[in-house]
Amino acid sequence: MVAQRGRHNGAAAHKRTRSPGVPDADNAPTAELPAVAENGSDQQVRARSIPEAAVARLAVYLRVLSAMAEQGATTVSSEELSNSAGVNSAKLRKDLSYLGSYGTRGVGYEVQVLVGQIERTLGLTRQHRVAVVGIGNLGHALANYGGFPGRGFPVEALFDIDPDLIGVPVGGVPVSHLDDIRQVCAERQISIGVIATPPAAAQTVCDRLVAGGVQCILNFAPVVLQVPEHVEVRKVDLAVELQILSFHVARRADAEAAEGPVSGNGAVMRS
Amino acid sequence: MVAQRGRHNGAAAHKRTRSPGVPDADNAPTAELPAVAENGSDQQVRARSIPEAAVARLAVYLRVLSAMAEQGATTVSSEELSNSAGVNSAKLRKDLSYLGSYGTRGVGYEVQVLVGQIERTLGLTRQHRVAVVGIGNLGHALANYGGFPGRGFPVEALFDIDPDLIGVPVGGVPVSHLDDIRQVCAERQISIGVIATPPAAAQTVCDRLVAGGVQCILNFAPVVLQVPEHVEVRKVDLAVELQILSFHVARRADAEAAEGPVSGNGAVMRS
DNA sequence: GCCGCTTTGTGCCTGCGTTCACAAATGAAC
DNA sequence: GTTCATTTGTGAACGCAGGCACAAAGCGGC
Repeated sequence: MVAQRGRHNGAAAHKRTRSPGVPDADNAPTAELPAVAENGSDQQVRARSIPEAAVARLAVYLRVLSAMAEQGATTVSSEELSNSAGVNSAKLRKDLSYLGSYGTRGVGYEVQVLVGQIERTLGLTRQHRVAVVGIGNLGHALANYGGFPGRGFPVEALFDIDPDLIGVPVGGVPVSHLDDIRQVCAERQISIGVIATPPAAAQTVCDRLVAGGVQCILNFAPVVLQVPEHVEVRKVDLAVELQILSFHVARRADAEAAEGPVSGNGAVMRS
Repeated sequence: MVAQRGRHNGAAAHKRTRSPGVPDADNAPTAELPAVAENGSDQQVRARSIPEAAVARLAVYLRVLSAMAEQGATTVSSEELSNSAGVNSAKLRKDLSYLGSYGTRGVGYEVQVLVGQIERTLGLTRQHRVAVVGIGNLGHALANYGGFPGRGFPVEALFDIDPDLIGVPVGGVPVSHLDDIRQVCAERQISIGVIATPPAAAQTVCDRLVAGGVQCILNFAPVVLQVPEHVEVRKVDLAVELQILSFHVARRADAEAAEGPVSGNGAVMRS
């Protein structure tokens, strides 16, 4: 291998497609499914695996498909669906192929079938009880989000440390004390914990959630959480998002300044 | 450069480190800077292009470094910093190398220098005025976030369609009407728009923000926005995040069921 | 001043995700 | 039944990003 990588045609042409914003996933540890491969132990299995990035997109497809179903559509082509979801159609087909072969060549996909398969794959056929910790501005908003967007994520527990809040119902669920996280989560079989506390409290809260049997954590606090191997963490960081945008503003401004202040044009014009 | 790199292979080892949750970025279009290599107007831009994923991590490093600086640290090693940020030390060094060479071999990095360089690169030396559209639960929370986490992102405008809200100050800024987005944004030189409206309104709001000169959009509404080439969009989608977590719960449950019901309990529990 | 220790900066390799392009499959037309 | 138009499913290529391991570069001790 190696050796001269001859030029393949194209040189690509840089599509510059504006990636419209699939939230994307982590660096894709490629989450695997079952396993089967009779291997021995914990060493990650081969088996079929769905890249995390694809999982994120599946969720988007699901939303688009649900909307289409409501409008009475019964079938869609990959072209159609990929346009609505803002991705390339080949990527979409590959993503769907992770679910199995549910399309009909020459025709497209049946909307209902696809919805069902995606829901099954994403585990949306079960309920996932959610706890929100930290009933400040954000936590309040999350608790009121109304059973959480879409189906299947009922908020079953709220926690805060403020004595004035304890017992007060928010969005129909009374607030419990931070100290009771472990017990309450275990009792109510919480599977997803949402951390909306100040950064200083986040790690402690996280530890308690884990102790209470929570398997997945959605973290809004700007800290890097330490968790045991078997717990899944996703992070939503407002400051980071803004700073990334800031970077793009700056980049663009620099580019403009370099390439010709004002529309005057003037020189340089590199590249 | 140079000769014979013997076999440093090692070739494997697969650490399988649990990526703890850098929010990560999109599929990294690797934003590039112009160039202007020579002609050092000042000490500016390195011309190099920084992968978007690296930009996201730089923001995390910045936070960690700020915390360290507050505690009086003056230097850090890549090992130290990478631990706190939850990444591999080699990756960290590579990320920092995009900024230029600001470390001292055998010693480490000067905290203050690093903070300064990251801030400069991320464009945090300028102010980025923010507008929040949709003052519901979430928008309210965002508006109250107190000038937004960290420095440099003052909320300068709020918008909603509810007549009862117009004129009411939230977090110190009075709410304007949706119809005035274009004008107000232009007047106040808003550079970042945050969309926290119901999905149905999001595209219209987005169009108005763009018309008002907004260059970057942070979208909390669960829709794929269509924007012109020059506008940058980042999406935060709660439903998607939850569904990804749901997927992991399901995956784990399946794996467990398949691989052998751990610790006694033989029921398979096929849903 | 030399040596050895520490830590950075980076070339190289590997693997993953995206994309292209095409064969296979299907339905419709005749 | 055969042919044609469509659209899926996927093998292969490509490029980026992550990670390892090492050379280069300072610092401190002797």
